[in-house]
Amino acid sequence: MTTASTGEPRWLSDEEQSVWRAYLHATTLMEDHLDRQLQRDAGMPHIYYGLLVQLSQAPRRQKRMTELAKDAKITRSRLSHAVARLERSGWVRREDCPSDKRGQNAVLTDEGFEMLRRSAPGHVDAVRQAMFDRLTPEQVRSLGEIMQVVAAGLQPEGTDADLPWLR
Amino acid sequence: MTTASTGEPRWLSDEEQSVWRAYLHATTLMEDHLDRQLQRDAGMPHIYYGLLVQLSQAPRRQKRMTELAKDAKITRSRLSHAVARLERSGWVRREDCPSDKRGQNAVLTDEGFEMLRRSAPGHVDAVRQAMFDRLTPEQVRSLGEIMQVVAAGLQPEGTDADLPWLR
DNA sequence: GACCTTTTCTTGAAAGTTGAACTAGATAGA
DNA sequence: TCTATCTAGTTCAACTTTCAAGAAAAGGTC
Repeated sequence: MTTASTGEPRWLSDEEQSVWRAYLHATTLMEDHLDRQLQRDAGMPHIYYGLLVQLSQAPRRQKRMTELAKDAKITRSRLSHAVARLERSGWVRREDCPSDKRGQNAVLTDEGFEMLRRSAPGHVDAVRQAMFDRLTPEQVRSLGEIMQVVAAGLQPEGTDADLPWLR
Repeated sequence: MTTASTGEPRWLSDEEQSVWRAYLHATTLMEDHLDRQLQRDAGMPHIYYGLLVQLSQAPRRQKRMTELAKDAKITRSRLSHAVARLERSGWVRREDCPSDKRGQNAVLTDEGFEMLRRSAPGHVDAVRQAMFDRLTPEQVRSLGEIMQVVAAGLQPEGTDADLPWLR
């Protein structure tokens, strides 16, 4: 169905199927968990929160739109809408980029930073409770390795390197 | 911020932060990957595909709406919309439940089953390529255990057992 | 400079999701 | 039976995401 596979499809083994189901199950519940927690405590979905975190860690608490989109792994279009919303909420401000007149910088406002400071403990708590408090140090290390491998494999990386990093 | 935490927030260690970033990164890319693959090859998002798979494995290729929602970990509302869409596409049909006049059964149509049969190999391929072909058997086993633990921890389970499984 | 291509970001419409409100049928107690 | 409550599923409005254009500036190349 994809490329160049002529023979029998290589179905998943019983164990693989079970792991795959567990993966889907866990990641779905986790995403719901975080979305609900942040919607409740910060009034925004998880992905928006992630954008603010990115900004808070950037040099002058600001980033070019494209760079932010790239780091957050979302399309520019989606980011445009998201920043518009965050701007309406007062957490982010747009500024023209001095060096490139096409460019925009998304800047975390003081209110945004303050909101982040307030909600960070609760968020860390939720993450801990859902994941790190339940895993052995051994498992945490292993999970890290596995996720690195998977992420690397899915990265648009390498050969067609000049693609816009996503589709 | 959540309940009953009086002291200092327990921030994540450097390793935990790095694992958490890798987790978010990998799961985001994976979801995008599958959504794109299935949108292309089956004309629907990953979650809709999952609904059809559930139906295909159910006794008479049908399930009560609530049960389907529960198994797929989505709200009834979302399922209503999803089934309406799948009905329009011809993959699913609704039938009144004989034993409970409030109830509806979502039934996988022959066309739906056929579509599933056609797109399954490509989907398995995508999953393999993204995950199983990159991990050692050791890692696969470990991932399974970890995801089990995380999922179990997030399950609405236990104490408030009569909650509608989600919020 | 004139021309073409690329990059940056936005927009608008369609599709999907959410949470609350709502209808109809089931259930249980007096 | 009458009433209150619960459950199944849908619907609406607000919001988010996607996809396909599109406007504006930047970067070649001649």
